[in-house]
Amino acid sequence: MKLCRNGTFGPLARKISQPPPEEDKADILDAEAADRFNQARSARASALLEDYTELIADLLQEHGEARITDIARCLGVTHPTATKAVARLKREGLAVSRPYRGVFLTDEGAEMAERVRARHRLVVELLIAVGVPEEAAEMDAEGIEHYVSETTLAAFERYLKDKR
Amino acid sequence: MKLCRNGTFGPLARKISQPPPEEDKADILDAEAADRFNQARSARASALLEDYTELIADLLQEHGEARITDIARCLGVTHPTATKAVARLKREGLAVSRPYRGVFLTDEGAEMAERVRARHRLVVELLIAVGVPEEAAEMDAEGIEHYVSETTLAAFERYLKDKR
DNA sequence: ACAGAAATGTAGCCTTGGCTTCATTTAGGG
DNA sequence: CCCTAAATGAAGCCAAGGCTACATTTCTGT
Repeated sequence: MKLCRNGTFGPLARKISQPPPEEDKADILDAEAADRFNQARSARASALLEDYTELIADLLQEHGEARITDIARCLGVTHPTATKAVARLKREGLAVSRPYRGVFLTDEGAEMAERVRARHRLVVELLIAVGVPEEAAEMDAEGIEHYVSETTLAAFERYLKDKR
Repeated sequence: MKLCRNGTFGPLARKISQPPPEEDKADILDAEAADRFNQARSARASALLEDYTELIADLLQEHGEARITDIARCLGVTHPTATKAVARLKREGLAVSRPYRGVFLTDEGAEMAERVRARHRLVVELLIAVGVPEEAAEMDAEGIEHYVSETTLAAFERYLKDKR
């Protein structure tokens, strides 16, 4: 987690008149820490969307259609939950659907699905490359993939290329 | 994401009377997929608790106390949000606190913090070891760490040891 | 062709984790 | 010693993402 905050010291020393530079430094560190968490939070927010998009793409590719029931079963949720999520996908312009007709992806949605899929593959490959058993790699990648930045992704790619 | 479901095929062929073995296989695959997602979901649920616990441990260690305001600032949230989270920590038996007095960890909480901290370090180290720039490693680890299983963690450890 | 089963939709409830706003307590400086 | 600023607490709002229960539509098999 790393450091964070240095200034205030309990009920006995709030806002000690320290050398201001010190305090600035602390604030910067705080800001950095907060930044990391905010980053993680926003990644968490898109995680669900990404999962749904990727799954819908898979279903479309394999079966030519993506039905609410199948989506729900694959994700291990009830169908109303899947319905709500799809509604959100539609709101965000990632998917389209008509009542009782299954779900399709917009261009934007398909693009996201492709990105997500590539990222997923890369994460799994890297995990396996460093010695994680395949099963665990698949399992953990499902959670990890949403938090891997472009920078890290690029590093993974380099690593895998060099290793081959 | 891998496969999932094979049975039903659109409005024209629901629950086709296929060879039951086929269907069983599909159900098992669905179950596996759903399992991965459920795993990820439950990890997501504990992620916040872990973040708070780890941060509180850090603050206690560095300053001898963990105050709501500091916690909130470090996590980049408002203080009522931190208060609520701490309430949840208390409910779960991870922390204790008295009004206006700052937060402390129970034995259980301290133990979790230690585990989380070790895991965090390991994840950062591994990322760096495969070539991720330190800054990105720190950033991404904050999200990734919550989804790394024991199995994967062990693999990371082996990898790092071998590499040294 | 139609009845029953399966899929989908809708409504409403719960918890989490954000937020703002306002009240209260504490601590420190004059 | 008290008065103000900072920290904390409490209440209430919102969206997301679960769920159950019930209504409606679509398919399928006889």
